[in-house]
Amino acid sequence: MYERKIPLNLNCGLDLIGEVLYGKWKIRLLWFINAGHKRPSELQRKIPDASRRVLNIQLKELEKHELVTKKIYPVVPPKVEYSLTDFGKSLIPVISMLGNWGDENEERLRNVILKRSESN
Amino acid sequence: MYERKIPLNLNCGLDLIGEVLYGKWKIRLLWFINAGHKRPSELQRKIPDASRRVLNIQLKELEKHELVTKKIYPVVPPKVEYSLTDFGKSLIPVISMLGNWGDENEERLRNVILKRSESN
DNA sequence: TTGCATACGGATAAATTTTTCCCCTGTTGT
DNA sequence: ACAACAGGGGAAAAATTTATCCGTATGCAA
Repeated sequence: MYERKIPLNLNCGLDLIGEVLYGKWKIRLLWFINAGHKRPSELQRKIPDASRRVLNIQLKELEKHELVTKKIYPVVPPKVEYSLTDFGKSLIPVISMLGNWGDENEERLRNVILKRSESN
Repeated sequence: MYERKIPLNLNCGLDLIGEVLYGKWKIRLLWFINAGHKRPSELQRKIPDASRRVLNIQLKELEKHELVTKKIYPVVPPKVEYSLTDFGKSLIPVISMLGNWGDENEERLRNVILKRSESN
């Protein structure tokens, strides 16, 4: 694993939630797992822009942070299922709120994100 | 400015809000500006771990995204004040919710973030 | 026997973000 | 004349995250 050189800040609630939610695909992983897409291959299909590798890595972090649990079925071909823990479920309303704000302001956001600033 | 090589995803609300909120210090900038700390030097004091440079850069992005406005007073020594736009203000409840979730789960989060996984 | 589906993970490269370093503006006070 | 204050920004380095490539394993179907 990567060894941090700049120490973490964990001063306030925002730092703490940031630490578990940062990661390009984590929020989506939580979202889709909550929606019932539990198997790695399903998640990969749902999030085709992410490399399979990063999804594994980020799932492992979510597991470390106790937001999801992983269940491995001893069958062949291998079967794995992720589920949200109660802790993870408590994040769903937060994620909803983020998504809703984005949806409500979709057009405006698209505009400001895509417009080129004076310089670039 | 940096020219992206991997195209943005702007499929859903989560992508969109992510685009304007990602950036190590942006949420805090919005938060402190909302709390009345408007001048660059104040913000730097409030967020001492960020380099002055990044704060400028991220403030400029927030401005581009119409979440803050910048007012330059033609005085000497120079005075600048940032304020939230209405659009920016509409994010405050979202940010509150993030911070609250973090605060409510502070102890647990600290634990899971700092624990070392089996490997590292 | 080759190929496929399912899942895991190491090593390394590439992309992206953040930091560091240094310099610039103009006026006021010493 | 010169340092100090308040704000900006270019260039390059460092830090961090994500992607690419490859190899592991199992049992079943063609």
